[in-house]
Amino acid sequence: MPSPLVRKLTRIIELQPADIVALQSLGGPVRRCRAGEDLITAGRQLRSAVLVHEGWAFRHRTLPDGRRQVLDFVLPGDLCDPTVFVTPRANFSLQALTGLRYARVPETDLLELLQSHPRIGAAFWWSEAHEEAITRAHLTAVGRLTAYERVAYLLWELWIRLSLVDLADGPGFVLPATQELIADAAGLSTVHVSRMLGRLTREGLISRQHQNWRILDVKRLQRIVQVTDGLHLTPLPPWIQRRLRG
Amino acid sequence: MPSPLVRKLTRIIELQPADIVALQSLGGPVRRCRAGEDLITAGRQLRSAVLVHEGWAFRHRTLPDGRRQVLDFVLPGDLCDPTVFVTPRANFSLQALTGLRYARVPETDLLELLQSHPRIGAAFWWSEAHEEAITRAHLTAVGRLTAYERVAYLLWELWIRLSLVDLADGPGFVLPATQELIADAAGLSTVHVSRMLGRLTREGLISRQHQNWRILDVKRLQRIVQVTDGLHLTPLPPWIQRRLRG
DNA sequence: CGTCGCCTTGAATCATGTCAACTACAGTGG
DNA sequence: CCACTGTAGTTGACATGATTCAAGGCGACG
Repeated sequence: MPSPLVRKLTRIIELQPADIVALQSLGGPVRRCRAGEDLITAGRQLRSAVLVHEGWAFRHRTLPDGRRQVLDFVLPGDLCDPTVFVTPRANFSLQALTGLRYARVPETDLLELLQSHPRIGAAFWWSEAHEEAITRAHLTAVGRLTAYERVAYLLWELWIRLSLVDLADGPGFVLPATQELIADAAGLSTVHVSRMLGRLTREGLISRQHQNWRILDVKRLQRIVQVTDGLHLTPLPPWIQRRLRG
Repeated sequence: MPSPLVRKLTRIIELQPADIVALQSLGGPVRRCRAGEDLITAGRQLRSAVLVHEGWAFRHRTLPDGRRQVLDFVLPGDLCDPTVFVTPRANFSLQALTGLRYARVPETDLLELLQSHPRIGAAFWWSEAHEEAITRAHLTAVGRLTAYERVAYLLWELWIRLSLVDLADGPGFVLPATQELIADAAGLSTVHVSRMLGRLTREGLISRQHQNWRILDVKRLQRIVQVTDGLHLTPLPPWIQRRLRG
């Protein structure tokens, strides 16, 4: 059974068996941690990336006075962050949102992998680009959408991203985040998030009970969100794949 | 006289003469364009990166209904964007803010450079990481700072970034952006940006006449901004440099 | 001298935040 | 089994920060 990372990368580039082996063994022993634990701490030296096998984490920046911005959610198959080996100090924190199964990838291993497996290197470039696209969409949402639209955006983003790694069940998905976390991602207060979720529910766009959420009206939600481009996966252009094969 | 790109990269990695030659000739003929021209258009196919030699540009995402978010400013020495060769369609637009001297770098050239000059490859990874750090700081500012703080943040960011490529004159710098653009970067209305700039000026934090701006009180401004980490350049760790030399 | 783009300022309005009370529910220990 | 406790979510009343609208200033330029 392929790991979520392999599942994600095979969607965008044709990996050889050797590549898959290298990816499966990436990061050595599986570790576990509980919800709430910090995996990376802002300002601290950083010598390994974190590869999430199972569970959710999130990156955030917290200001000296306590205000917190959730930068993005780290889902199974995500590597946080492939650029470790060039950034000596973390400028964000990574915290487990649920219990986690994960692995630590030492910077040397990562660098070696990039050099010895060009297809994986390309896939990681791609992956970086994808994350940047997500962050830019997020920034646009936070900067230019209303509260109502922003909350809709976040649900949309998470639903799409979960779908990409087969973790959504059609229109339904499990969302382990509290409204406080959603608020910190959207740049809103928790109270207002509650109101906006109520409105989205009342208007028949979503439904939710406990952590089980469902998109009821994809078209209408997409129209509200507006910022929908750049989140989907597109395979690497064939000419690059050909060149990397040689 | 080294190009801004070479100047930036030599700060973080020790380049060999061959690397510098390769960088200097990157992107072929110098082109020019006028302020306001689009260099990259969202949704369109993308086959070359843009290397800015002189002048300012900015990336933005514009919503169907016209609302616009400025994602970041592209300064001399910036390459937008090194991940072209993995993203078939642009999910942002790039527009010239001033008249520009620039070059287009075809995706094949870029890929070749990355493969044949490992030091430059590493420097580009570094550069990507730096840009991501800037974007994350920007997101934090837009999501969690007040209007007053956000405007201060933007000035801070631009001043720091200009200093990194020797384009700031101590505490002074040239800022060719209109307040409308600053507003679209900060996620505010132009009117409110005007008010906040007035306040920053009145309180003795900055001064400005025409496009000449000056930071009058660095310490106090930094305290207001709060989001100040991750913008500075830190050289690549020596062990990587050593490994790349071999 | 007039026009245009950009900036500034005031007043009214609106969106979002804050505070506080209350509900629902899960966990815990009696 | 039932009170207690704590966390998460909801709702209303109110406060406030930011937007909008509208008027006017100011410099660049024809």
